[in-house]
Amino acid sequence: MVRVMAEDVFKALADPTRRRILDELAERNGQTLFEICARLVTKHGLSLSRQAISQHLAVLESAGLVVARRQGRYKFHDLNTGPLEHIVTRWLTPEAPESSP
Amino acid sequence: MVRVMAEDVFKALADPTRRRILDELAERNGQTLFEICARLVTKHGLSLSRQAISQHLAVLESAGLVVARRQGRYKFHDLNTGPLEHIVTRWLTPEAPESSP
DNA sequence: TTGATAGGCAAGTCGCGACTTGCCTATGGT
DNA sequence: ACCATAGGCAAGTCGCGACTTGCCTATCAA
Repeated sequence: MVRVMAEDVFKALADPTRRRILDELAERNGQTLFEICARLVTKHGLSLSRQAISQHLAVLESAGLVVARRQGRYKFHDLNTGPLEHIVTRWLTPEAPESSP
Repeated sequence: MVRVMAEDVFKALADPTRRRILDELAERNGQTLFEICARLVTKHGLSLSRQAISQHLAVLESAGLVVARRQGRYKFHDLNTGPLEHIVTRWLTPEAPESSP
C-alpha cells in the first residue's frame, strides 16, 4: 500500500460531493462509476457530469479512502475507512504532530 | 452555542496552516494572535502575515474548533475538540447521513 | 495625552480546485 | 464485424479561498 499523506485525506474530505460519495459507498459498497452517478443525481438531486464524479473518485482513491478493483470493463469502488482513524486522534490524544503537512 | 455545520469543520481542517494552528493550541492553550504568529514562524518556518493567521483563526472559530475569550486588549484562543468527534464516526458507524451538506 | 501594543476591517491579487466539453480506448453482446 | 456500454485523457473556463497591503480602533503604560 502506498503511503497516504494526511494532507490528501483532509483535502479529499473538504468537498461536499466527495463526502456524499463516501456516504453512498458506505451504504452500498462496490459500486461502479455510473451507479454512483445515477444515485447521486436521483437521491441527492446533484446534477454533475460523469467526469466530475470520476475526478472526485480519483481524489478519493489517491487519499486512500476508496479502493478500486477492475473486472472486465467494470471498475468497482469500495470504501476504505482506514485513513479516517489516524486523523482526528491527532488533536484528541496529546502530542501527535503531523509527519507531512 | 451556535450550530456548527459539518461543512465548516471539514473546510477548516482542509488547510495545512490551520491544522498547524490547532497543533500549536493543542500543545499550549490560550495563546494570543501574536504568540501564534511568532511560534508558527520560528518553529515551523512559515512566513505568513499577521492578517493571514487572523483570518485562519476566524475560520477555525466559526467552525467551532477554536473558542476565543477577550480580556482587555488581549484575545486568548483555546482549542475545542468537540466538533472533531462527531465527524469521522459518520463513516465508521453504519447509517449516519449528514444533516447539512 | 502621547506612543506603543494587540487586534480588526476592507479591498485587491492570484493560484488552485471543481466542473465541463470533446475525443479516445477497451470490453462485451449480437 | 458492428455497435453500445464503461471508462479515461486533455484542455479550457470559472469561482472561491489564501494571502497581502493599507488604514482604522482599542487598550495600557509613561
